[in-house]
Amino acid sequence: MGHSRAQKQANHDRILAAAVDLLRCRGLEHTGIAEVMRAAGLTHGGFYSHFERREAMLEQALADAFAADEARLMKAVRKSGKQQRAAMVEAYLSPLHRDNPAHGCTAAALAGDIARADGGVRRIFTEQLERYRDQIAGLIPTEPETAKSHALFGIAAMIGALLLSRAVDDEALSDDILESARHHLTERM
Amino acid sequence: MGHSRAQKQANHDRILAAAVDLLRCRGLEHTGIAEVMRAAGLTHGGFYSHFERREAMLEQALADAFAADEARLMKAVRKSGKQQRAAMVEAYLSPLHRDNPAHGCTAAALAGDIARADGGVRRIFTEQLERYRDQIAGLIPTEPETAKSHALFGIAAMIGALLLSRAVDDEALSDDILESARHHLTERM
DNA sequence: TGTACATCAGTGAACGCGCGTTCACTGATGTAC
DNA sequence: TGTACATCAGTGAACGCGCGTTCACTGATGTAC
Repeated sequence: MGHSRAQKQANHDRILAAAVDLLRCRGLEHTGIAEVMRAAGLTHGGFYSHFERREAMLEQALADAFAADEARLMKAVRKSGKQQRAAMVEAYLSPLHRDNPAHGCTAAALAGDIARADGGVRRIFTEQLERYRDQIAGLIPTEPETAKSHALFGIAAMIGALLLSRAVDDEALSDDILESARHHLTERM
Repeated sequence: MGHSRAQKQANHDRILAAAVDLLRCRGLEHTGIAEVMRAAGLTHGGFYSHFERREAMLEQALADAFAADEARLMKAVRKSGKQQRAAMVEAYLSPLHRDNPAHGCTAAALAGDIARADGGVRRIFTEQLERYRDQIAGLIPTEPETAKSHALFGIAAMIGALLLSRAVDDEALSDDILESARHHLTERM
């Protein structure tokens, strides 16, 4: 076949974009090379001219996924003005977010997987969580250590609620979970 | 070889006990037949005189795991008297619980997996979550619907905090996560 | 600027491995007489 | 109660399948002259 360098870069980007989507939907362990390459419109054999091994792609895709999540968060928060935290909570705990994991929070989608993973992937996750903590703490007008504690709790509660709302088989219960978290986090945080 | 019926029942119990432990440590997808049977002191070929297929074992093990968790919760709550909720929160969000998933909360260990699973396993999870909600709501002295909402939020926050504390690579941060959740849930719930 | 050649992104077959599952076999258990 | 037989829990080899990875090959791209 033969392809230009611009082509290769474009393919590389498509592979990573496909990996990000699949990562959030299927998790770390079920993001397979063949499926990623197929989603990028290529065959699996070409994978290794883009990455040394599967793990390298997963780490890069995870970093990309987090970067995209964070950009989205920052943009939403910038727009929403004064009621920043409430707007963030509403958006995060919306049925729309629950029902669209492919474009949703990567930390929630992968928290369980990461707890069982090792090495690079855990480090990337940890650093991202610290960034989230600090950014959300920045929205809370109290002494920094208190703000960090509030932020950590809010993140844990939001991720927990989103996860449970996705795990549950009963839509009414799923809505109740989101609603209860929205209520308690906007009232009190 | 040949074994008595009592032997078979004992082996069956050992297989399920092994499956419960592995389920909580490795998750649904990485609980393999060979490893379960090895942990039970048997060879993998004998598996199918105990279960029709892997999925059947997973469902039974999940039900058993939840039953054990619930019994443990009820016992702890019964003992702890007046400060029931606080004691429950303290125990759930302890480093001890974080560091011992094999004997810890199955819902937290599997929430991520369950969100991607289907059929029987999701139904079992959903029913268990409803039971938890109702039992914890029973500890909250307010009008039932309010109590249920509090309970759902508390469960989501506890599971989220435990998950994050396990996913994170940095022990100080992990402790902070648990501490923030302990603080916010005992202060306010 | 045109031609000959080297490069290398992508293809598709193949390999090794682990997994769930099947199966012929075994021998102690439990039953029929 | 003792003996002959059927049962079936457990063994270990084998199978099919999907996966990550390797590899010989291809042909357009980019380079050297």
